[in-house]
Amino acid sequence: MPAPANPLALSLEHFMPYRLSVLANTVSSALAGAYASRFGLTIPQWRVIAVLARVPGLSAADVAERTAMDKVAVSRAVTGLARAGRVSRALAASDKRRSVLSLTVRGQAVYRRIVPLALAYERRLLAELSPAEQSQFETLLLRLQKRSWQLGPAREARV
Amino acid sequence: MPAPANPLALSLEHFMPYRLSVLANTVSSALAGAYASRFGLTIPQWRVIAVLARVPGLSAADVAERTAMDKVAVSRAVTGLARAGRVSRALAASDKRRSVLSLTVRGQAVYRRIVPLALAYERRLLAELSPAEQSQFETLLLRLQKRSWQLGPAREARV
DNA sequence: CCGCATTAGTTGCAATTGCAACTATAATCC
DNA sequence: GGATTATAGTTGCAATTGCAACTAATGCGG
Repeated sequence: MPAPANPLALSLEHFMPYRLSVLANTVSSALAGAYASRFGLTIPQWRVIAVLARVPGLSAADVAERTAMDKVAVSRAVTGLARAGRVSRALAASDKRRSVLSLTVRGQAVYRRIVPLALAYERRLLAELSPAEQSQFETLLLRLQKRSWQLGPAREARV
Repeated sequence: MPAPANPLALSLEHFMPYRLSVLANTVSSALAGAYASRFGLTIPQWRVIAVLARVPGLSAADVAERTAMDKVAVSRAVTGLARAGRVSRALAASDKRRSVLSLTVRGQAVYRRIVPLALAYERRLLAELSPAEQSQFETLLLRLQKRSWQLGPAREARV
């Protein structure tokens, strides 16, 4: 391994944004691999289902907010789910622009079949950590989440 | 907020894979926003540069391994970088299939200009945590990374 | 009320990505 | 040493995604 000779060292392996990205990717695609093939669901679709299972009647914009997806992604996910008969789409009486989304019985069935898979995977992942470490990790993660949100786009250090 | 009435509760906000994905995404796109516009770099290209800056002379496969990207992504990133005169590409004498990649002077210049931006962003993100918490977080993250790698694709719980 | 700005959601198009097929070189086995 | 198998990297094609433009419905100021 040749010695690096740079004034400012940045090694990818220790760069937090990179590490987060790799872990999130590994985890997401492991999970997606499980339910994509089994249920014909994409990640956005799975997210929509997960949200609607707990809070039926949301609008597309509500779903977008809760899933951190953009409205286009939600629109397409919902279209696919509706076509498969997994969500129902109606117009709100009070505001005919808004849609009112809910899981159909079939959608609920899919949800009930995926949840155990998802939770089992999460459980096996977190089994790496002791309960104390888990809650520690969750706390730190939450704080970083808030912070990253405050920071917004990386600005110039000062120019 | 309607009360959820599901046997197995899975709320997205508390689902670790989801939270990891959201954080990683926020962070990555904040950073990408900074160097994409300023330097015309994609995330894969930035990763290639970061690796080659520290270890010149790697092959494309080496880069793929170190960046957790697949070989196609590396190939295209390198093509773009080579066209922009930021990396040089040669064939290894001993094995004419392998390429020997290095940053050109211009590539090094780009690297030196991005590093401070990237490190500054990371510093501001991690400033949320005390030094002790930072190292705690890094340790836990590393363990989860290993674990997720061992787990591989999410298998059926047992069927 | 009537125009003007806003908001919800969809669609089109261009860029990105992922996977499989392909080319070229190298290693292996008989 | 010649056929077979494996490896490095590229390319083509199809699917995903992101952004901007668009439609439809609502709200608001005069």
